Amino acid sequence: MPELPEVETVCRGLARVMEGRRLVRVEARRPDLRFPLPEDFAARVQGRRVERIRRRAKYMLLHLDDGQVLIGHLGMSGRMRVLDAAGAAAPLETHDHLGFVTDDGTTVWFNDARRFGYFDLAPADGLDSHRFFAGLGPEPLGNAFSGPVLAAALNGKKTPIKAALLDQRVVAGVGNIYACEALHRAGISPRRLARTVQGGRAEALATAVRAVLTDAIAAGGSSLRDYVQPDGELGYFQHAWRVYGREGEACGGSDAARAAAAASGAVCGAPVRRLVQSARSTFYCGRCQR
DNA sequence: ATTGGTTCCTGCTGGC
DNA sequence: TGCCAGCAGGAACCAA
Repeated sequence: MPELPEVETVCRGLARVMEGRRLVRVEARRPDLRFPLPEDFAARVQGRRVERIRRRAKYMLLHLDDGQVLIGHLGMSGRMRVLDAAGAAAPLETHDHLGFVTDDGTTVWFNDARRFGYFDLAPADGLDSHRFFAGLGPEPLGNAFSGPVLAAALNGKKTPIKAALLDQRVVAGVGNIYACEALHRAGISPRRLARTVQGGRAEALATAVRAVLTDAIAAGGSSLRDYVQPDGELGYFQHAWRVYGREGEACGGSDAARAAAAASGAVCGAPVRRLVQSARSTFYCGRCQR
């Protein structure tokens, strides 16, 4: 599932093939995505030049030359398939919903089995007030995110810290996987009340969030040749998850525990446990995380 | 104002 | 072997 690091990788890959290119053909094969496509979507995008592609939270932002921004979210199962001019005649795949053909013959398909993904068009001017972005917290990799900023956002919150990390108003773009991973690195229990994550704990958590996302982006960048896999799929890569999806496996230790283990030679080894919070799985170590 | 529950969708998995 | 219930989950939206 695409999380922030994958979206970042997808945006970089799309920038390579789409920035500066005119979209000579746009096809909307299915308008009924998570949210309905705006009226005349294809007609409003076709003929426009892509000036710049960037990411905000888990959104892809394609700035067009008429002042509009093409906003895309991959949801859970969304992919961007890139076909060069030689591969443009390749057959459609099931769930190819939106197609973009550039003026050098590259075709990009938005493919999404579950249709949790969605696209929208909005003026670049005032984009921050768009319903998707209004109220969104700071970018975890930006300068506006820090221990004190996180502590302030968590102050007074009665929800578990795991749920708070998933709240996009606290910090933008952290999903289930990286919330688990960051809490593990920071040695903080997912059940701990958010308001008790202050001072040094908030500092450690902010550092962990930043580190886990940075590591994942680096892994994606280094494991993908030109960000395009052989099948044309953009932006997925293998992760080195320490707890996520590893129920019952031995814990390798939080960052602090790992540092201590370097001296003592001992790693944690306790089994990774799973619990359900806000109707989704949390993986954690009961020994390392308090 | 917060917080928790519901909803969208379909591919995959595990149990029988 | 085949069937199907249950699960996965981002985040907007709604209800309490």
